[in-house]
Amino acid sequence: MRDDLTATRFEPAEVEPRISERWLSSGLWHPQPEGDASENYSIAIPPPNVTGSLHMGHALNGSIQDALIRYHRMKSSPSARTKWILGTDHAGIATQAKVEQALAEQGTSRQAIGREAFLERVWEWREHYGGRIIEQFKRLGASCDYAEERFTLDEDYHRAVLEVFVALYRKGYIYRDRYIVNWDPGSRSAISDLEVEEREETDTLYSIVYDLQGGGTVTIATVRPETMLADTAVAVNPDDERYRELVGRSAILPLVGRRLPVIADEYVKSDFATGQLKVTPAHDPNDFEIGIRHELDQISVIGEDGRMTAETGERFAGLTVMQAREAVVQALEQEGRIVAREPYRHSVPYSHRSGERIEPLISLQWFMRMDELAVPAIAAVNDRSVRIVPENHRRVYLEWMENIRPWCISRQLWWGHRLPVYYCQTCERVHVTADTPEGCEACGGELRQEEDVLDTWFSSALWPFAALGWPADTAQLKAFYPTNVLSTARDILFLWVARMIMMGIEFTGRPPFAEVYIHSVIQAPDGRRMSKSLGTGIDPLDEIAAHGADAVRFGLLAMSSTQDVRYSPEKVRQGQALANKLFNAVRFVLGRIDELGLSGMLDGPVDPQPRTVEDRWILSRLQHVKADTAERIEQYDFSHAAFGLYDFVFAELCDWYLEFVKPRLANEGPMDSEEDRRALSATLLHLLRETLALAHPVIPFVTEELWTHLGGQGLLAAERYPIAEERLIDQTAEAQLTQAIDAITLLRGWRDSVGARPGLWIPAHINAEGYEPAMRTAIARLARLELVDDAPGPQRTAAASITIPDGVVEVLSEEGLDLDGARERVARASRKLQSEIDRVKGKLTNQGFIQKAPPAVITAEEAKLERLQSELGAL
RNA sequence: GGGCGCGUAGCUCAGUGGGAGAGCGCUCGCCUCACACGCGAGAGGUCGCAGGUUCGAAACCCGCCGCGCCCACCA
Repeated sequence: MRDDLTATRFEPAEVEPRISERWLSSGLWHPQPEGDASENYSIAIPPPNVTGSLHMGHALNGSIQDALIRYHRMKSSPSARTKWILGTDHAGIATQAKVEQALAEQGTSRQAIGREAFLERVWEWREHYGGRIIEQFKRLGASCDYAEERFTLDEDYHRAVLEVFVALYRKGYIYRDRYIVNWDPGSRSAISDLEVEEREETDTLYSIVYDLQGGGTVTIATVRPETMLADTAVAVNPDDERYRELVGRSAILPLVGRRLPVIADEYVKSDFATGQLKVTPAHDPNDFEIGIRHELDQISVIGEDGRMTAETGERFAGLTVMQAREAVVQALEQEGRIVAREPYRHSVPYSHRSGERIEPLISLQWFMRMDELAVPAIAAVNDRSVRIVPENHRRVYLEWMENIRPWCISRQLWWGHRLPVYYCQTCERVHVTADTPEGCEACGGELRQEEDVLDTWFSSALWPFAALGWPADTAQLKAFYPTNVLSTARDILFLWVARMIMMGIEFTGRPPFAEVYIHSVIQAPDGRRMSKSLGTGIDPLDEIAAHGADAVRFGLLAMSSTQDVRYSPEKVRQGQALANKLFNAVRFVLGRIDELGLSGMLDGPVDPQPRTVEDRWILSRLQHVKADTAERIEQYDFSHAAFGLYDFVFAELCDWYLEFVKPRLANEGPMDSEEDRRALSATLLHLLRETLALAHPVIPFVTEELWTHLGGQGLLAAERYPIAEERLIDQTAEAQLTQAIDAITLLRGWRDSVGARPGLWIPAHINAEGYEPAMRTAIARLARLELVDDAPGPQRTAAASITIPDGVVEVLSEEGLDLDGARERVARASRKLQSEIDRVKGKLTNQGFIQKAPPAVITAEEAKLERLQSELGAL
């Protein structure tokens, strides 16, 4: 036996780096851009944040995508190319925040060092830490095209972003506007609606009395008293008879003294509080809309730093919003204007980026109208040219797309794609162009570029084609665009997936992928969200170190489903056990082939040569698992694909088949000619090679390693393996083996019940003509029976008899057996049989059943009754 | 407020019209010449509750209870 197969366990830590090295140096992951996309297979990875490190979501999606990529690479025709498009995302806010934090620790800030120096620092930072997550993907075994790594801020990519911006601007989709936006005081930038997270909170709802000019009062309710300083109206519902005569009059804003018109607007709910509403257009999205309808002034009192502005006077200026709230309440109280306060539960917007509370502010920003782009993107999903799997996400997508709103695309950051917009300092003309202009076209005046950068998702939306070199008409684009599938979690369905579909159709005329697979979100084992801050995170790299990459990949695929799932360490251990089992099965078979002096067979191809029923059976079972695995992978049912492999290897291959053939391998059976041994060795080698190839997409490392031991010349990963072929099922063999397995299991159970020591060979006669002689021998051996050829005659009676399917085993000696122990077992078995018989009888005497059930079902029940009764009789 | 989904063995989950399953855990027995990260044999479930459809329901329909997620501008 080879030296490296003397260990009894598969050692991932020793094997994985070696195999990784072979894969990476093979060039296999880096296909030449040949052929066209209809024959080739490609996946664009969701580009991880350049600052990030591998978390469970990456590990799961990496396992999924790699299983798909490896599966298709192996099953495709020799001329087809398979490519997993790789890259990282510059992740504007996240990356900038990290570098700003580093600067703060050094006692400086981006403002202090300036834009240019700051960007240099970010690039340095990226050089230093940016490659980490890519290295982590390698450890997972992900067969990405590492030779073509992209970055969403690369020069080429930047060019694509500019072209898209300019084109959309010229179409009139992109425009600049003063509008109320979600202002994130944490990152000092506007953010999009999708980056806002609502949290339920309990605040105080204050009721505040405003005087009316000419006498009388109104009472408004608010959870944000500080914003009253920016009130520019009081509103009531036009149908509210109570207040009809108030409309057109004026209220006096307390503390400020401003005159506020009382207006009528449908937005106001008469049944909420008093039905009188303060209107603050500059600090509330709804009030903003009311303000537009009634041409109200927009007075801002909160600045971009989240503090009260100078206009609020020395009493409030500079206070944080929360401080201002207290101060305003106190001031109002002194005037006796607060007439009620009650706890109030409502949702409060927070920034998904910085975690800080959103301040709705009026701000000059760039927006993108989405409704025109949405039309073909809706159609693509409706007509299934983009298929969303599982289907129930279709509606979610469609509903969002049908109600799509303008997207605020500008960010007040420095790290990102700076808008290709140039303002003339002389004539105020605005130039939008992908090529940096020299001066103003109209007046030759000096130009200043827009300070803002684009939302990171704007550039990510171009990923599948920009990563392949668009707008240039590259060979990569021809070969790999559109991609086949996009695999992702559902949290970025709108943020990213929907926008990719829109941009892909707009700029390439085709959706960027044919299918979208939405995978599970993995939660902590206790059901909470996996997060570092909660301390619930599990690091996939720790898991890989402890159990091996194959185990983690198997485990993640096994636990994945169409819902969220809890992380299940047991499934990872199952994967580890599978790798180990394969390792030992190969070790065992190679050892025997070696002992038989047949090691030479490893050097060439082998065809299976079934000689016995069990040979035909295992080859038939292999057909099942091959077809099932292919079907499951193609349907994104990774869990069943993984478990199917596990069950085949453990139960069918190892527990049964290898146990069946052991005597033949040990030269003990009747099949002991040279030719028989060669045939069996060929069958075993074929079986193992097929099994390795089949399991490779799920557990690539161990299968690649063992492939070499089994004589594989090149890489298993490079093998063309037509997985999905027609099923060649041997029903006769399957029926015979099912019967034999049932018989052995029954006999072992009986042994256990009579307290037979495992080492005891019990003399017995198998009285079952339906079984082939060789099969009777095998049954006897696996049940530890010493076969006695002559049946017990009249002069010799059996000590016990055990019913097996289609026969009886007669035990000829009670030595070492406690036959009383079998009684309870028999009693239990007959109770069970009797209750089943009763149930089937009940069915068959039910007139409704007889008259309405399909005849086939009735026949089956009748046959079952007969079988049960004969089994009971035999007991 | 709207939508989606879940509730099956102690745990994590599969099963979606005709015999309740897997892994782990548990019990008993085995270092049986590949594997003790192993092998053999077992125990364990009113399939959330209540109704309905059906000859037949864990599965299909209605309601309820519990849990999760997404979307949504009512101070």
